[in-house]
Amino acid sequence: MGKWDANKKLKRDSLLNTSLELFTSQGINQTSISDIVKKAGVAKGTFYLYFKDKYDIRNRLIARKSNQLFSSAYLALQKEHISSAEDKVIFMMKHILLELQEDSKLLALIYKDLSWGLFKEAVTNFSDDEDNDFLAIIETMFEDSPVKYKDHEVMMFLITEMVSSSGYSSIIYKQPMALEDLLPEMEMAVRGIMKSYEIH
Amino acid sequence: MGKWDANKKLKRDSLLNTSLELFTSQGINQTSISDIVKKAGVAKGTFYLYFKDKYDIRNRLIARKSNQLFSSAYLALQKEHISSAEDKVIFMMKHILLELQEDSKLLALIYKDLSWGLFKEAVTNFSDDEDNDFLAIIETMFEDSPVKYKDHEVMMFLITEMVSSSGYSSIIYKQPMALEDLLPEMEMAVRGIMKSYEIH
Amino acid sequence: MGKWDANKKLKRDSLLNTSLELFTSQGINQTSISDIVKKAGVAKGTFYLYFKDKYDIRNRLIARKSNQLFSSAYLALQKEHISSAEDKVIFMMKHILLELQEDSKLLALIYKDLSWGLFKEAVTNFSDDEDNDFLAIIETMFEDSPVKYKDHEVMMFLITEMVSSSGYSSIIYKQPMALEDLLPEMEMAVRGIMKSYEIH
Amino acid sequence: MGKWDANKKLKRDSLLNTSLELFTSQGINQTSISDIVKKAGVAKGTFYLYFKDKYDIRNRLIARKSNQLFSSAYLALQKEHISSAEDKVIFMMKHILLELQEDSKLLALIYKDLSWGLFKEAVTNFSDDEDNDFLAIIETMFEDSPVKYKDHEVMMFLITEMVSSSGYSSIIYKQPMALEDLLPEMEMAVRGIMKSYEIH
DNA sequence: TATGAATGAGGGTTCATTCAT
DNA sequence: CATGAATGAACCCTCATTCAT
Repeated sequence: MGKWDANKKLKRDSLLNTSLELFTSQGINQTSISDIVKKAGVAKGTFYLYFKDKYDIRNRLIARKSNQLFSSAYLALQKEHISSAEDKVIFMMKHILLELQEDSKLLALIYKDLSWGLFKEAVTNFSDDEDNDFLAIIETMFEDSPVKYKDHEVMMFLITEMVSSSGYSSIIYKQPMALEDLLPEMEMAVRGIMKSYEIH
Repeated sequence: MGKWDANKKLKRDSLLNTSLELFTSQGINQTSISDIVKKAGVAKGTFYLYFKDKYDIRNRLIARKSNQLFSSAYLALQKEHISSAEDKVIFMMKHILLELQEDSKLLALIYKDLSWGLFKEAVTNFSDDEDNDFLAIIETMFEDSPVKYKDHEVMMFLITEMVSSSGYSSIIYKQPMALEDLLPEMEMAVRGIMKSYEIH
Repeated sequence: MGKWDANKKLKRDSLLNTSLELFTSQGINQTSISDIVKKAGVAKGTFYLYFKDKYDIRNRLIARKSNQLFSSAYLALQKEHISSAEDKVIFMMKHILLELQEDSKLLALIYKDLSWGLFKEAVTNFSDDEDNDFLAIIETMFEDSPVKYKDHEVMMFLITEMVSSSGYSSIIYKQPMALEDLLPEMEMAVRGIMKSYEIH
Repeated sequence: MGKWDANKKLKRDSLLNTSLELFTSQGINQTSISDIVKKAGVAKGTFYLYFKDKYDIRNRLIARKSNQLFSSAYLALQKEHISSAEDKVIFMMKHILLELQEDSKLLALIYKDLSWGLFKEAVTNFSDDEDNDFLAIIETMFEDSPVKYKDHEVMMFLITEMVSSSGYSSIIYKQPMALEDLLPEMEMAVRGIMKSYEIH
């Protein structure tokens, strides 16, 4: 990569980082492209050389950040000695939620307007090759498990929706209760779901 | 009721109905107040006599429609002869989801930007007295059940989040599958959750 | 005056007093007719039964208040034993300025957009018969004076313009200095003007 | 200067000139930003690239025009052979008033809402370096004078207030008389003031 | 590739005025 | 006389997008 290309990537990265900062601190709707380029120190026209609009940038940020969250949780998981898939899922759920609690502004960004469809598309299309692919991670986890689950993809979808949706409510609005109080409840519910999916 | 009061209600209702139509057909962000009043056939200033801004109108629509959905499901439930709380929850879940599938634009409106907090606030503050109070409905259901559940409020919160969130994904994006295929899966998950909350 | 007429006058006075309050507290441009009628407790349409617009009300307030200022100063003057016209003018100037300093919001109202022409017109057209006519007061003062002045009307005009204009600047903006420091300077200037108008 | 910089100055100047024209012909309150940009032939957004609002433009116009008036009077003064400060002040007063009489719309603009404070601020902050600094001009005049005056700054303030205020009334409303008749009176008053400030 | 001045449609909001009641 | 709901023109201002440099 020549100096020239490095410079190119510099501007692009600056726009990405600045956008994350602004989106999380003041919301995406309250952030104009003017704000972004001013803070990033590039010209307005330059923005359009790299991104279509601010929602394009948001999608890329979602992919990047989501993967980071999963990777971080997976790394932590490997340091533990947890064998059952059920416990692994619980562990990762807690790890991710606690991390999001520390960075609730990020949660607001990646959850707002986020859907399973957009999410998968984002991860598929926008993730840079350097990041881990968390879809594969999940797959491996179930392959290694002695207990088998029917439709484990759908099961994980349902669990993900429940956890993310109620976690969002809990962290952002403290509704119906704070995260620390909701976590045991979520754990019980997740185990309930997984139990009902077990193949005997 | 004088000629004026009747006229007042007419204009207000016209604005509400028009807003619902526009919000569901083109999205709330793409709907301007100009659009609303033009279609409603009233002057721009009239809008501000009745509503603070378009989000005020949206909140009132969410409350009204949510209550209607629950009421409709509850009415249908009473015509059936279902005794267990578990089956009742499953029945209402299916009823509401199938209704939303028929009116997916409405789903998009009442789900977008909707949180448990906003939802409860909306139902509490904006619901007109003529509508049924569905929070009371749920409460009664558990009181009548022979099987008891611990923390049934939290349990219902988790179920609601899972069902609405994954139902939204399924209906709007057909992700990860169409609703008819997802329903049995959701049923299994819901039963799993409720089983884990049973008090023996 | 019947009860009915009394009621009429009540609404009119309420509008006048409320306007004065709002004009002085938040400025005439920042005061809408809505504000006035809401605070006055009358209907919007009622405003137009008594006044053309808010500038109409302002003109009437200017006339009323200006006359009150002069009358008050004249009453105080009569309690002193001042013989020379020069000293009388100085006395009244100080009295009025000190009163305005206490009520600088009023000063802002009656000075802004105030011109000699509007002022005379206001006093002539809008002053209620119950108030004193200060133009006559001035006239009498010069008739009683042993020292005579040529063109004393113009002289008074020039003095009034200088005193009001620089007094306004001093009271409102403390420019070029506070009123207490400016008063001796103004006195010197006024005496200088009057000296040059003396008839020997 | 590149093609762009030239264009920039062109647009800015066009806005300034157009504003002056509209402000003087129909008043600043009756002039909307829409009016200005339409007449100037630029887009609405362009206005906000150069000015904060129309009052920002007015302040700049006041500073520019005030300086021009003083400079013009000073240039004319230098062609005469007037030695005494008193005569110099009288000469400049007349010169400026006569010029304003020719351009009474300009007078209306720079006098309305004008205060000594705003005036000094405007001259200090908004005057372009190319214009003369008339505050220095006045200072020099008194330094060169053999007759000395105490507090000549305050004296000039009082004279300025009197002259501008009564000149405005005379030119705009012909009240209490036309300028040509008022000028000798003002001269007498000014000489009276200055006499009373002389140091013997 | 990079710039940033210029655009102008469109946004939300206010408010003096009217007129049916 | 009195009301106040309704009006709709007019306001200011933002901002995504373009394009000559």
